[in-house]
Amino acid sequence: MSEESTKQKILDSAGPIFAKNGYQKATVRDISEAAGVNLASINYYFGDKEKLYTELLLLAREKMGGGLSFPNLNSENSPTELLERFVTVLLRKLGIGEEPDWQIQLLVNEFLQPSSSSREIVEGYFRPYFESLLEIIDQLAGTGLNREDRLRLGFSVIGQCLHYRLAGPMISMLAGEDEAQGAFGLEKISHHIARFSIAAICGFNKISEPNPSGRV
Amino acid sequence: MSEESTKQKILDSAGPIFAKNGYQKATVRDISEAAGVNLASINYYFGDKEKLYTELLLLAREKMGGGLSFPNLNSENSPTELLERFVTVLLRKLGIGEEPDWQIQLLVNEFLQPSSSSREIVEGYFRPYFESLLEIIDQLAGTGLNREDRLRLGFSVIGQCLHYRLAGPMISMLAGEDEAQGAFGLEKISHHIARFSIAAICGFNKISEPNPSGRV
DNA sequence: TCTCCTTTTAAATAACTGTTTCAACCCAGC
DNA sequence: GCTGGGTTGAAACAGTTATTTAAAAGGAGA
Repeated sequence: MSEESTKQKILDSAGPIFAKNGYQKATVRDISEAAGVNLASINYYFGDKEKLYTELLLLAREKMGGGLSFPNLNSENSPTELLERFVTVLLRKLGIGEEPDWQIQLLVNEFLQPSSSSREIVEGYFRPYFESLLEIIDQLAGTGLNREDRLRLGFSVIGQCLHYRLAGPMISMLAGEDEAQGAFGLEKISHHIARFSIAAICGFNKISEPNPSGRV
Repeated sequence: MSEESTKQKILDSAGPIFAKNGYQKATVRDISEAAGVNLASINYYFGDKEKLYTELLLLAREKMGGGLSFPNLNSENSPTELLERFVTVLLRKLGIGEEPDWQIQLLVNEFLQPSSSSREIVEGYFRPYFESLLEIIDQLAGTGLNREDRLRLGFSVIGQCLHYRLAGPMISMLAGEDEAQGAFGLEKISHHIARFSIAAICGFNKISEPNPSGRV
């Protein structure tokens, strides 16, 4: 049990530290200290710092996969409901409106500075979600959606969501700290993105070119 | 002249190295070696590593500010034209569709992991652009736009644009390398984002709540 | 109690970091 | 030619890093 305990203490402490500081700035000394274990324990149980990190990445991916489930496309819900639910779930997974889990931060860091395991994460974890989003978009947009537009529509939705995770500090600065608290809670953001995207997707085919005459 | 040369060689070499590796991973030894100057020259000319970095940030901001100018809001152009032009200019500044300059990478890194000088960059450089975007949105949306919605509309446009700079690798993986080349060139992206956003903004007030009945 | 194996501990190691030192160098101005 | 300022060079410094070592401690089985 002592072995389990020590190893687990390392994992528990290392996750937040890697997430907060990144791989480089996180030191094994900080981790061992935070875990209340001896410095050598990390190498004893995990081999080296990098193996500890990859084990945490694996745990992060497992954790992210479970928990919140995306809407069932075969349900009788309307496409607009499905999209709003999709956005809400994605934002919640991204940890918007709450202190983000270290698991999410770890995966997001992998996106931004892609390493060897990024491809695996995208293929195994993110692609299924993205495909289900595209199916919702199909239902919303109706017929006549070409392949490229379909992808770009998906990225327009994803991009809005990710923005609130990635550009959080910038948003606070531009909106002001006080306003950022009120106007950018989870519900308000997800409602906004859903409304914005539904209006866009439904109106998409009506505007083949931006209309030079002004209002549409 | 030799002084100019050495200092300039340091600046030229340090920019890409900081951009690529981030502040922590970039070492003064790497920089001095790449510049072909002595290790001590960096401290001789810049005081320390951090002062070199902030000087590079300043240069990056100057470079980004000049060159492409955002549309003049007082012109006789229609709001839709203005928005498309805004998006195009922003994407070009972000270096979409070309190999990104180190200057851009440096500023983007500041967004993602804000340091002490981030606030200055946002206030001095980004806020004016953001405000002009909000004015374009005002013209597109017409009356009755509350303060919070106005901000969120702005971030929906910005978020879509930034997504192509931040999530480039993920996009390539999800869309496939071949398709990413074709479907995500500068013109196609900017045209898409403009079209998507115009449809969304113009249709925004028509959907107070996502409509449960399906198509709108 | 003795033994064997796993685990923990503290210390040492070697590599790497930013920074400093100080002698050597260059090159105008006298 | 010499002098003195600014500049360069190689080495050393002090601090931190991940990693390794070897001894100590613990704990179960005989």
